[in-house]
Amino acid sequence: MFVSQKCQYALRAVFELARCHGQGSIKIARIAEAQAIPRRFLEVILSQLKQAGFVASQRGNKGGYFLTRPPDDLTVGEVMQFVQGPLGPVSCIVGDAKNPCPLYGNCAFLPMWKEVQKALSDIYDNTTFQDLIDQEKQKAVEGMFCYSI
Amino acid sequence: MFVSQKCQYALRAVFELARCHGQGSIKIARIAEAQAIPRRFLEVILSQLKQAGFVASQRGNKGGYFLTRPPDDLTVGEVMQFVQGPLGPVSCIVGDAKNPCPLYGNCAFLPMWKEVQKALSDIYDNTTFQDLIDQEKQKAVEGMFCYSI
DNA sequence: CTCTTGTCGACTAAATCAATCGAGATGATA
DNA sequence: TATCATCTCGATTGATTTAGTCGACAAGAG
Repeated sequence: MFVSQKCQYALRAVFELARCHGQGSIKIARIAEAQAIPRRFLEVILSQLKQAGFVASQRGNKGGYFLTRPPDDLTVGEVMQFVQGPLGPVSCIVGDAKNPCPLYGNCAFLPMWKEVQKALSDIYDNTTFQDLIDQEKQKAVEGMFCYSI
Repeated sequence: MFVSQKCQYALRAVFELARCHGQGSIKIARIAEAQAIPRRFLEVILSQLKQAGFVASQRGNKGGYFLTRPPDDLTVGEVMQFVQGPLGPVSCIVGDAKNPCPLYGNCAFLPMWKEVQKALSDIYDNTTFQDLIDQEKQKAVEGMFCYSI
C-alpha cells in the first residue's frame, strides 16, 4: 500500500470540509464521525493542515474548521504531497539529494519511473475536491434510478 | 517514495540476470557490483526470488544465479508484486481483509484509487525485462548519434 | 462564569526497513 | 581427495516510520 492511513484520513477530512463548504465551522467530532477517523489523531492531522494553510479554524464554543479555498481550487495532489511528501515512485526521480541513485543517468528503470510519476500526477493533480463531490452526487442519482420505487 | 529500496534492488538484480540470460550462472558478487547493491542484502533478496521461482541457482565453485524464464516473459509487475505485495494505492482496493475501509461502498475516493491502480498496472504489468534491455540498447545508439564523431 | 471546542507538545507501542553476520553445505577442479 | 569459491539459512540489529494517545491549557459564545 502506497498511501498511508494518515494521508487517507487527511483526504477524507478535507473532503468532508469541502462538502460543507460555506456552512461555517465544522467540528472535529463531526468530521471524525462522518469519515470514521480516530478523533485524537484527527486533531493532529487538522492541526498540520492548518499550518499548511489548507484549512483555518475557529476556537471556542461553536468553533470548528473550514476550508480556506473553494473545493474546485484544491486538488487531491496538493494535500497528498503535503502529508506524504513527494509523490514519485522512487527517490531518484523526485530529486532527493539524500538518496542519489548510484546509477543515475544509467539506470534502466528511469524511463519507467518517469512514466509512473506522470501517470500519478495526471490523476492526483487533476482531481479537485469539487470533482469528488460532483462524482458522489452523480452516484446518488444513479442509485435512485437503479434501486428506488 | 512508494517503491522500497529492497524492491528496487530486486528489480535491478533481475535486470542484470536478464541482460546476461543464456550466459550460464551469474555470481552474486558480480550482480552486486554491476547494480550497486549491498552484497549481503542481495543474498537475502536473491534467496527470496528463488523461493518464488523467478530465479534458480547453481551452488559451489562456478556457481551463481540465472533466470528461470526468458526476459520477454517476465514483467516488472510480477517481481514488484512478489517483493512489495499488492501494488494498489490503498488497502481497500486490493481486497485486504485485515484493513476493510469503514466507508466501503460509500467512499468518495474509491473511483480515483481504482483509476490509479489501473494506471500502475498498465505500466508495471506491461513492461517486460526484455523491454528494458531493448530500451537501454536504443539509448546507447542515440548516445552515439549525439555525442560521438 | 461556564461549557464547548480547538491547541500544543510529549509520549508510546508496534511494525517495517535496510541491512549485517556467522556458520554451514555444495560442487568444480586440481 | 583436498581446496576453495560460492550459495544457504537463520538470527539479529539499529534506525525510522506509522498510527495513534494523553493531559493540560487557551479561547470564545451565551
